Amino acid sequence: MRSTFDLRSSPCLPHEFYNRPTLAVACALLGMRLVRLLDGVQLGGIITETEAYIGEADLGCHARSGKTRRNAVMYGPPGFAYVYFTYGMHWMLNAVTGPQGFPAAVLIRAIQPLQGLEIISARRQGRDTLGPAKLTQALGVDAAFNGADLCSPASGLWIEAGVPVPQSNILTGPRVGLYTVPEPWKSKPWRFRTTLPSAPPTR
DNA sequence: AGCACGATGCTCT
DNA sequence: GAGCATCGTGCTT
Repeated sequence: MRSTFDLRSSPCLPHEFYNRPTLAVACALLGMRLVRLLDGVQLGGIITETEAYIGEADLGCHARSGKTRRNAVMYGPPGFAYVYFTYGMHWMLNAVTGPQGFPAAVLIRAIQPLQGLEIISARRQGRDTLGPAKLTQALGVDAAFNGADLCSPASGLWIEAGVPVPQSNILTGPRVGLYTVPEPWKSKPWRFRTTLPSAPPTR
C-alpha cells in the first residue's frame, strides 16, 4: 500500500507527452488524472472529455487572429496550462500542445472526481463536474494558473498517468459552442469522450 | 428530457 | 461595442 506522496519520482506526464500532434494528445489525455493541490489537499479526477484547437488556420481556435495577450501561452512550449476567462464568469483549462511557436491546445472539458471528493462536492455544491467551467470551479483553477507547468507538482496543477482507455471506448464529435465559426471548422470531429472508467453520464 | 434565457466581465476590433 | 470554447434555473412537453 502506498500512502505517501513520492517526491523523488515525479508522477507527472513529461513535456514530450504534449509535444505531439494535438489530436493525438487530445485522445491520449482521456483516462489521465488531473490533479490540483489546494490548501495541502490533492483534488483530482480522471479526464473524460477533451477538445482540440489547432493553429491559426483553425477558425474555432483563439489563435485564429494571430498572437494576442490572451492567447500568448498557446504559442509557447507544450505541457503548460492555457487558462482563459469567458462569459463573464467562467474559467477554461487547456493544455498547450505541439512544438513551441505553433499555437495549439487541448481543452479539458470534464473529469470524473477521484481524490478529494468531499471538497470537490462542496465546491460544486453537490453538482457534477462534467463541463469545462464546472471542473475549473471544482478544482479552484483560475487566472493564476495561466502558464502553469502541468509537468511539475510545484505548480499546484499537474497531470499524471491514469487508466488506459482503449480506442473502442473513445467517442468523437463536433466541438461544442462554436455557433458562429464557419465550416469546415465548426463540424470538425475534434471532441473526444470516453465512458471509462465507470460510465459517467454523458451531457 | 429538452429548450430558452439571463448572468456578468474580459478581450479585441 | 460586440462577441464569447458556459452554466443554472425555470418552464414546457
